[in-house]
This record gives sequence, C-alpha cells and structure tokens, in this order.
Amino acid sequence: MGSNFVLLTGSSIPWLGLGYMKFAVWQYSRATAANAVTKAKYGLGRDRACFALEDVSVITEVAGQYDAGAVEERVRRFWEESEIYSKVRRIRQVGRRFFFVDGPPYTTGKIHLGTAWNKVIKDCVLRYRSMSGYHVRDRPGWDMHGLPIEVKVEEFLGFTNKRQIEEYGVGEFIERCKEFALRQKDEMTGQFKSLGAWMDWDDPYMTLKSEYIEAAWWALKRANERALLERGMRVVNWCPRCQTAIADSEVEYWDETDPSIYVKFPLVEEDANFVIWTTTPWTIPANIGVAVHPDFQYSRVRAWRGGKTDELIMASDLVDAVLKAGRYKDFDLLSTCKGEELLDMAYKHPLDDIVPAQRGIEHKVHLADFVTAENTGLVHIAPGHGIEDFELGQARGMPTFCPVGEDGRYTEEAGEKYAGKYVKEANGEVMDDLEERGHLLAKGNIVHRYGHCWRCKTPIIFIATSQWFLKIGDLRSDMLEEIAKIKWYPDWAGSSRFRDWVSGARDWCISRQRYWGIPLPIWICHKCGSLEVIGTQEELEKRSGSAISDLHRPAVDDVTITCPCGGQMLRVPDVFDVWFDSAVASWATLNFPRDKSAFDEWWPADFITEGHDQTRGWFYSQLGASMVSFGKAPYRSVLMHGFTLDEQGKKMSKSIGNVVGPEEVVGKHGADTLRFYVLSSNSPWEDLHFSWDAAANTNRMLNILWNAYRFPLPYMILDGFTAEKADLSQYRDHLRPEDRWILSRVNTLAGEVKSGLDGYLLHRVARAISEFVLEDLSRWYIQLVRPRTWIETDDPDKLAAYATLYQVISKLCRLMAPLTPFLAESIYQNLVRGLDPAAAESVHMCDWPLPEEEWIDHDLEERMKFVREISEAVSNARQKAGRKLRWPVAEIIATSSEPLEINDLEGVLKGQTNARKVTIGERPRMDLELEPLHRKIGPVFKGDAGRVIAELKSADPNRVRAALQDGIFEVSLEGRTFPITAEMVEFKEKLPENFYGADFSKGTAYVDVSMTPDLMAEGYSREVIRRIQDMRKEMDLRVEDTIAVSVSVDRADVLDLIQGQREFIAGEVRATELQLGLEMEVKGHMVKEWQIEDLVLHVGIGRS
RNA sequence: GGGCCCGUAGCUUAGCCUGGUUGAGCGCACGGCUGAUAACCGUGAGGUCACGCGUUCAAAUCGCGUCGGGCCCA
Repeated sequence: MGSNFVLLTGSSIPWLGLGYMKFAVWQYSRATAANAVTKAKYGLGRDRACFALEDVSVITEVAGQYDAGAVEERVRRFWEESEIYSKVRRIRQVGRRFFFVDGPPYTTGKIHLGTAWNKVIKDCVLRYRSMSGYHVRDRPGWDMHGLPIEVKVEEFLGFTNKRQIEEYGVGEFIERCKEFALRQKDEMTGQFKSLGAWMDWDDPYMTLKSEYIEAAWWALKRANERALLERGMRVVNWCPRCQTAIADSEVEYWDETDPSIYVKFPLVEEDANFVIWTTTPWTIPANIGVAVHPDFQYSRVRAWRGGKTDELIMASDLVDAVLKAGRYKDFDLLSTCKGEELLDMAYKHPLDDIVPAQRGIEHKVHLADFVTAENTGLVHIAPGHGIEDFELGQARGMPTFCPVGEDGRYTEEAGEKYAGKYVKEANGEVMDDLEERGHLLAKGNIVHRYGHCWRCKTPIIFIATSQWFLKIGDLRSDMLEEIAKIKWYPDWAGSSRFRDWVSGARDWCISRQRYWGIPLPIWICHKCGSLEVIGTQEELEKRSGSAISDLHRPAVDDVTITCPCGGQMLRVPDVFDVWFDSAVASWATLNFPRDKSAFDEWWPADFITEGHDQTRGWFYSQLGASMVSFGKAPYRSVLMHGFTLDEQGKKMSKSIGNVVGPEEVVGKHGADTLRFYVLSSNSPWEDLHFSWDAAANTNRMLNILWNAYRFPLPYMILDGFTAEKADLSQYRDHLRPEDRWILSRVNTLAGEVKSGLDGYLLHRVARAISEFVLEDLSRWYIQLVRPRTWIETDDPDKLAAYATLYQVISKLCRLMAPLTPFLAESIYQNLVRGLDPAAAESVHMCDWPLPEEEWIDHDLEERMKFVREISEAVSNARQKAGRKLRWPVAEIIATSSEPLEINDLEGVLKGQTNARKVTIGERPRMDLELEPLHRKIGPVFKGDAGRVIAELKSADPNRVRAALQDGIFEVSLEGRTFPITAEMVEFKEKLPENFYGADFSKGTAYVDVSMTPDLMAEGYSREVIRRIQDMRKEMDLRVEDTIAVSVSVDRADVLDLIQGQREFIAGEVRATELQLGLEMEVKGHMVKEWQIEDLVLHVGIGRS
C-alpha cells in the first residue's frame, strides 16, 4: 500500500496515464456514438475525435478545429499500444540497409531548439527511407562522459578543486557522474519522443557502457599498432581549476582586459636592448628566446627620455609607435639590418636574479615566419607557454622551461620569490620587478579576446605537459582524399569548409587528467618502460588475470599486468578527451569490436547530419579516429545543418533572454507544426531565424489541411462511402477535368517530394507540400467540388468526387508522413484505415507513394493555371465593378497575347466566375473615344475653336472616324462648316459601359456586368437563399431538416423577379412551403430583417 | 586577423548556380464568400534587392572591397 501510494504521488507519469485512459474511454464512446448517430443526424460533429479506433471500420467525423495536442496524444497512444514503431522496423528488415549514425547529444538534461531541429531532420529522413523500403539502423546515442558533467557534479558537491574529489573518493565521484548522466539521458529521451522522433530509444548507445569503452580502446590499440600513438611534451590549453588539458573546442573566448607591456632585453655584448611586447607578463620568467622575421628590416636607435638614453632594437616600421608608447622625446637612428642578420645575437634574461634556473640558459635571437609587423616586430619566446614558441623551441634546440604547475602556480623552478603564486595574479609583481631593474619600457592595458574554460570559465593558460597524441598530422593527405569521396549536402560544406579545416589538421592530444571519462588503456612497465595498449575487456582480464567489473576509474586503475620483462605494468592515470568518445560512434554503435559481423554488414554509415559547428567537431573527430582505425572515412554522406537563432539572427542566449524552447512551441502549436516549421523555414544548411509568427502560420497551414480533410467526411458518412466506392478505377468515365487535374497535381507533387527528399532539400519538400495544400487542394479543388457533395442521390459524379478526394488525401498523408507523422497518421487512420481495415496498420508502414505517371498531365495543369488566373482577374474586375460573385454576369471574356487553350475547363471557369458565357480569345467590342487636339484646332479656328471642340466632343466618334478615313469631317455650327482633319483629333479605345477588365499573366480578363431581368432574378434569389441558410445555421438545423419559409420584400419589382425563382429557392433551402409577398407579415420560429443594398427583406422560418 | 555561409517589403522569405520588367506568406487597409464558417478567398499600399567600385548593351544575380549577422579558427 505504502509504496503504491508513493508511486502515484511521487511520479507524475502514472497519474497522467490514468488521465489518458479516461480520455480514451470517453473518446471511444464518443467516436462510436458519433459514428452511429451521424448517419441519421448531421450536426453532431463537434466532438474531439481524432480518428476512429482501429476496431471501428468506418470513417468518423473529426473536430472542427485542428487540435494538435489532442491529435498527437491519440496518435502517440496508438503507436505505443499497437507497438507501431517496432512493427515498422520489423517489416523492413528484408530491405536494403541504411546505416544512420546519430551524433550523440551531450546529456545536459534539456534539449534546445537546435537539438530539436537536428532530431527532426534525422527523423524525417529515416521515416522516408523506411517507407521507401530501407532497413534503417536508427540507434540513437548519448555522449555521457567528460568535464561538463564532472563540473556539474563538483558544483553540486560544493567542490572547487581536484584535491576535494580525491578526498571524497574517485569511486563515489564517478558513481555520482554516472547517475547524473543517466538521469539527464532519461529526461532528454522524453523530450525527443515528444517531437515524434522515432529512434530505438529502448536501446541507445551510451558512451559509458563497457562495450562502448571497448570501441575506443580498440581504436587506440590500432593507433599504437600503426605507430600513430605518441607521448610527448606539448604545450596545451590548460585549465588551472580543472587541472587538465582542454581541447581547442573547449575554449571559450571573450574580451578581457590584460596588461600590455614593452620589455627591454639587454644584449650581452653591447649596451643595447631588444624590445619585445607581451600581454602575459607572467610568462617572462620562462622566456628563453626572441624571434624576429628574417625578411623584416630592424633598426637600432638611440632614444632619450627623462635625461637618460637607451639603445633599442626593433622593427624599423614600428620605431615611432614603440618610442611613443615609451614616452621617448626623440631618437637617433644608429643602423638598420635585416632580421636574419640578428640571428643568434645573445641577450641576458631580465629577471635572472629572481629566477635562478634562467642563469644557466643561453638566450638568443631566432628566426620565425610567424612574426608579424605588429607591436615591436620582436616576439618573446617561452617554449613552455606557447604552441608556436614550443615548436620553434623544438626546432631550435631551446629547453622547454615551464616553471608553472598544474594548479597554475609557479613552481620552485621559478625561484623563491615567485614560487606558489598564481600566475595571473603575479602579473603585477613581474611588471614591478622589470621596472625596478629598468627593463620595462612601457606598460598599459589592452582589451582583447582571451580564452576561458568553457565549463568553469577560468582563464586558460598554456603550459607544457606530458600528454598522449594521435599523429593525425601524418594522415592529413589521406583524409583529404577520403573527404572527396563523401557526398556533402551542401557541396561546399565538404569541398571548402571541411577541406580547409582538415588541411590544417594537427596532432590530436587525446589525454585528460580527469576522472569521468574513458580511461586510457595504456599500461607502462615501471621496470623497462615498455608500453602496452589493451583493446578489450577480455584482453585486459586475460593479461591481468583478474575479472573486471567496470572499465571506469578507479577500478581499472588498480589493474596491473606483468611485462614480458617481468616488471609490473601500471595504467597511465589519464582518461580520454571526451571528443574521442563520440569519434568512435560509427563502430561503437554496432558494438564493435565485440560484434564483428554487424560491423561487416553495416559499416560505414550511409548518412549523418549535424550542425555546422561539427565541422571541427564530430565530422572531424570521427574521420580522424576512423582513419587511424580503418584507414577510411566512417560515413558516406553528410548533411550539414544550421543553427537556430532568434528572429533577428542573434544567438539565443539566456543572458539576452531570447531563448525559445522546443517544448514551448510544441505546447502552443504541436510537434507537427514545429517539425514542419523547422523543415520548411529555410534550407537545412542555413541558420534558422526562429519566428513565432512563422510558426503560427505553419500551424494555420496544417489547420487548413485539417479542414480540407474534414470537409468531405460528413458527406461520405451520410452517403455510406465504402472501400469499394473509393476505388477510382470505376469512375474513369465520370471524372471531371478538375478531378483529373488534382490527381495530376498530387502525382506531380509526389515527384517533387521524392526528388527533394533524395537530395536532402527538405525545405523544397515542405514548401511544395504547403503550396499544394493551400493553393491546389484548399483554395481550388475543394471549392470546385463542393456543389457535388450535396447531390443527394448515388450520382457517379458525386462518387467520383469522393473517390478523387479520397485518393488525393490518402496519397498526401503518405507524402507528409515523414514531416508531420502525427497528423498524417491521424488522417490515415480515419480515412484510409476507416474504410479499409486491410490497409497497412499505420501510415508509416505504407510503401512510399511514387508519382504515377499515367495520372500526370502537364497540359491540363497548365490550362488550369490559366483558368485560375483568369478567375482571379475576373474577381478583381468584379470588385472594380462592385458586382458581388453571388450575382451572375452575362459574359466574361479573356484575351491573351499567346494562344490560350481552356478546352474542357470552360465549365470550371464558368462556375467559378459565376458567368453565363465564357469567351476566350476574342477582344470585346470596344467603344471609341474622341479627343480633340486643342493645339491643332486652336490656331486654325481661332475664336471659334472652343465651340468646335465642344461640338466635336458630342459627335459620334465612329462617325467622325469613318469620315476622316475618307478625308475630312465637317462640323456645322450656326450655318458655317468647319473642316476637321485627321491630325486634329485622336481616338482612344474605351471599354463599353458595364465592361470591366483586369490583367492576368498572359492577357486581360473582362467582365460584362450589364443586368437583365433574368440575371437580376437569380441575383436576388441567391441573396434571399443566403439569408435563409444563415438562419438555418443559427437555428442549428440538421442538413436534411425541412422548413417552412415566408419572405417579404419592400419592392414590387424584386417580388416579381423572385416569384419566378420559387422552385430554385425552395430547393436550395429545403423548404416544403415557401411564401413570397410584398410588405406582408412573416412568421416562424425565427424572424429576421435583412438589408440588401436598397432592399429590405423580412424572413420567417419554421420547421415543417 | 583568416576560412566558410548569410544580408531582397515592418517581419519570415523565393529568385542568385545558368545576367534581361524582384515573386510570395505574415502583418496592415479595403472588399468578398457564408452547408470547411472562431474557417476560407480577393484587391491594395509597402522594395535605392546592406553599401561602394568594377565586368557587361544589360547586375538582386558575376568579380573586388566595405559594413552587419552566424559558425569555425588564430
């Protein structure tokens, strides 16, 4: 009892489950009830059913509003209960393999918009591949080791340094890290699932698992066999707080103020000084040399300040700037020389009285190309504190002097005065010491970008330490060759970006002096010094003779093995750089080396996709590790995607407060909206500027789709539409041109979607779908098909429309399944499975809908395009004329610059424009307009000109033109005649009265809005019908209810007109009685007064 | 400082590869439809295509440079 209670209250999951169950029971009864009742009774469709449960083998009506939350919850439940995911993967096991490797997200505990986008792309691609018949390998992964988690756990435990971890116990600490990582993983799994990402969540690969660790060990063993593993002193980025080397990628830069000092290094043999510049005074105690550029010109000057003179050597171009910084008054140029002439000139270390170790070291000038013409043109070289310094030091035989310890404090080697001081804090003291000894030429401050530990934000320092390296530099050219074989999306991601990065590949420092990571499997003999790299747990157990429970520290630290020399071999205490963990993912996910057959079957990956930050990250680390292990690239194709930024294109950051979480978007608009939005918003490789407006617009598009799908359902249900009736083949002769058109369009769309998905142009796919839904389906086809759905008999015309809609929507939901898996499933379950229980159990189990060429008719699509354009132009023209669509027009005319074929679509055009007659090609008969030209007439007729012009204006332009064609036209005024010549007038064509025109892409459409009694009768009747329908709706009448109607108008002429339309009106509104009268009293359950322009209408409605 | 990508209407964007009157959606204003209706449709206003120079008969599109944004590096 007690534990049961705790379970219910302690976790929100069981509680939610209970809620869902009640919801489902309610839903089920609703759905079945609704279905049973709707046949007899229309109007019940306000329930929130999303699709029929699978044992109800009929379609049901759905909610009037797209409620993503409800739809997704229902679908999620269906997927879980019916185990759809595993079924989908199972049925494809016979297919061609598609090996996808998930770039493992770091277990931070919370996914962000970028991570969501990443998984949506992956899911979309995998669903498409699966539907296309591929046997998809979709194991997700988790990156669970490393400093970020260590730092979190340290924070939690209140630790500030490594010693506290050792005191706490490494074993305990590792255990905390592990728990933390596993908990975060579980939370994030839920977040990914809510996006509809289908991956093998029950069996992800985890970097902390033994089989995973072995994959890394095995790779290192291979590296050693190939002589690519090396131990050596290197200068590394060092975090003095974490007391470990950190990778370049773990360094975070931001502006910081540091000292900027000019230091004089006195020459040994002469009374002169080299001038160097640095921002790190604390590295001066470790100075070993000075570098100059061999080709620069250097000057020796004698400079004055405060009554003293100094002889200084620096780059000639920088003399002025340096002397200004040192506040020298004036100087004499003594001599100049090229940098190479300075080679090997000796100087004395400026602090050798404080740093005794410096006294035995030779200090001199070296040549280096990396010297730039900035500051002084001479560079202070401390091989223990700089990467280039170290390299130059190695090349030139300088000692690597590094009097700084792992904690960032000077060691005894730095001399008594400095020993124990934290280097960044010693800057001031070093400057003072230089100043006291007269070696400080100038000091100031500089704001520059400085590196920090990305986890604990401590400023990093460079120190020389002994580390383990992979000699990636040796593999550079092989890597470049491999890159060229990989298919990159977009191409430049590989051909320029990645290529550039790999061209600068340097040896990879893989060791870290930490705890929570994969231990380096290197054992060293303490007697003979030989080294052994262990590849697997089994191998280690065999070599050590003891069973091992956990491959992590500290357990593995205690394992010793016996060297062939008889000595004892101990493990190197370091762990791997965490980047190495994910680098081996492509084979670790296959459980290689434990399982060699899976590797043979699957490796290398067919596809990976990550953000562009992974160019230097995972794309690179995987390539490097794979080249070391197998000599080839671990992936065949790569889609590089962008970053998610805010609407202004700024990085989302907590401090700016512009962060949008995926769960916010899902909560507001649903997962399908988020998915479709991120896929459609821009090309995958561009950065996404998240916009709430755009997301809402995507939701609106899905709502329109929902409405389009929902629209025919009540009619289909009412008419008992069945699977047999849905078979399109029986209606071949009854398909209207618009049916053939939408069928052509959906197949054209299928082609576009396929080629887009094949080429990872996901935005093109989403946009093509969106365009189809809005333009073709909702705005056009549904409008065209509407009248056919309320034909009452089993007319093949109506059934052909149903079958067409069925065909289109069932194809569309398959095409959308990879993008909006919930909505697609919901539609599929109701419409497709509802009619045909034998259909595949889930839309995601369907085969990919290929374009059916026999349905594609480009000509028809082209013709319809013009019909739509003309139709739009006509509504434009109608608007100019102030004639509503409800009022029929006698004729519309479309003219164009090129031949225009409408053919079979004339009926569509007539219907949509509400025109009695459609004329294509002929121009309307134009009226002529005559314009007298004042400047010609005036000079000829002088004082009479005014009256002549007036007379001309009132003349019939046709008569004038006819006369002018023969010669002159005579104007008679008060008995006089005025001869008018052709040059005195201009003719313009004018649309006849009641004609209005508007342009479309190929020409102009005209509408003749002249009224006839016949047209007026229909117009008024439609006005009346529309009011009655409105009232029927207000009374909440069912579609088949009949009514008694009385209508009174206040104009006799209108009464006459509508009297002739009695049957039309009664039929449209299902009236069994219809009374029409002038100023009469109307009656019924509902009575309303309406104003239609200048007509007052009274309508009374009652049930009959 | 270097590499790669991006900059088009108030906002989000298409067009750029292959030069020839910038096309849409949102928002705004006006209108229409009314058995998809808390839905939908039409019309209108709104753009020195970041800026400058060049190539060309012609540049949003090609080249160079500047500015701004992003990622990566130094």
